[in-house]
Amino acid sequence: MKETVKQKTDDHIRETAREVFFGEGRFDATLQELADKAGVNKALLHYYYRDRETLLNTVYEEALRASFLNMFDLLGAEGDFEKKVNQAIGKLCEGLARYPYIEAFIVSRMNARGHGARPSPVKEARAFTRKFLPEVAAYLKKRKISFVTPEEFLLNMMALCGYPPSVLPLAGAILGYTGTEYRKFLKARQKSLSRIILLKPVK
Amino acid sequence: MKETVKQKTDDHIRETAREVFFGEGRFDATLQELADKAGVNKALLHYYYRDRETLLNTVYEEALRASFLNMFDLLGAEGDFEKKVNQAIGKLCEGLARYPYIEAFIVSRMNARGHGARPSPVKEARAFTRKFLPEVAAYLKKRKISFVTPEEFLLNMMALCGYPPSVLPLAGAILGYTGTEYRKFLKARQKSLSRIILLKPVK
DNA sequence: CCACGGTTTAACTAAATAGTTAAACTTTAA
DNA sequence: TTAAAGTTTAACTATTTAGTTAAACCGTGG
Repeated sequence: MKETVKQKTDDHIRETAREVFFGEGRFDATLQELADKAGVNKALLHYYYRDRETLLNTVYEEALRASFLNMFDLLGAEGDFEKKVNQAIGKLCEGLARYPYIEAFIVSRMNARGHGARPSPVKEARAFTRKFLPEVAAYLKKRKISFVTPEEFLLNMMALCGYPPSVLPLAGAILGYTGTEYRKFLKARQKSLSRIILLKPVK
Repeated sequence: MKETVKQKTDDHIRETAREVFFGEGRFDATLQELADKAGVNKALLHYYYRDRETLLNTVYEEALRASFLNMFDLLGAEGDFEKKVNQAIGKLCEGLARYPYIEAFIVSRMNARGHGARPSPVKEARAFTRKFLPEVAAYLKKRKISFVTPEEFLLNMMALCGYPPSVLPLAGAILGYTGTEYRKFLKARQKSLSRIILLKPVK
């Protein structure tokens, strides 16, 4: 089952789009910009994707898969709770190091005009939360922690992982880091993330 | 010093723009859409703001002030550390309840083409961190907490406050909340936020 | 009451980008 | 080797939105 030329080019186009949208946060990129970055001409973009909307929807769906459905699989699997969570944190951070703006892209699409035609992550998400949130509840109970709800736990986890990469230029400026320094800082931060998310005793 | 008609209309236009950009996350809103929502015609927008870029820059600068410089003032003031932080969390959440997408807007502008002409929050930010981060360090030392750096502390705070509102449609969908329910959930969450940010002992 | 600042109207131009087309060229695979 | 698939070129149209203009209109303070 060899990869066809068409598949390869298609991959390359989508990879470029991911890079621009999820990686650089250039949500206003034109097709021309995409074509240039891909090293092809815009006629080819139209050859592969009827129109801009189709291309955007395609990477939008990929974004949903890559960012959440993926995580749902990890957290929804069987196995030790803390271990699972740590794995998910790792995967999440890894993905976000590459594509810091992936979640912002999803949200911006959800807020863009004409949404409703596009898929929401609702169905898979509900199935996931129905399984996962009770596990969190059990974990919190065992740890005798009552000041956070399971929903908050999940949201805090998403926030602590997802926010920092997505505000790179802003947070970088505030902390006085260059882009590279900031990324390094985020990488180092992964160690402490787990403790905070899992509500480990301080000190 | 009565408010002139001009000032009033100007305020109203900017208020509308804030609502659309920071409140609804409609970053791709056209001038026509803004005019409609403001109940005026687009000629008037051009009468007040030479062009789209000028209007966007204006609200961009407002966004910087409203979201950060404001917070810097609170956290940069004298006074008990925990108290200050709690105040800042309150203010931050209050602002974000109204304008969930304000930070995303800032970042999207920073990533948009032609940035560089626009102001970054660098100067004020550096002055702030130079004062605030050592205070965090002192707090952590006093509490014998060594697994987070002051920079991480600040970033975690921003993340836990800033992320949840900014992903409303996504997180709402995942948790199965309507917009209104999600907002209520966020409001209730404020109680537990302080504990987590200040790294209070669990249980 | 009336002049001026503020606002609307509507028709217009300008610019940017999306999207199309056809022909020529190149690569791949049968 | 050759036909088909894939890609480029460049010129073109279509669409959307920005931005302009001039004339008419409205409301309020002097």
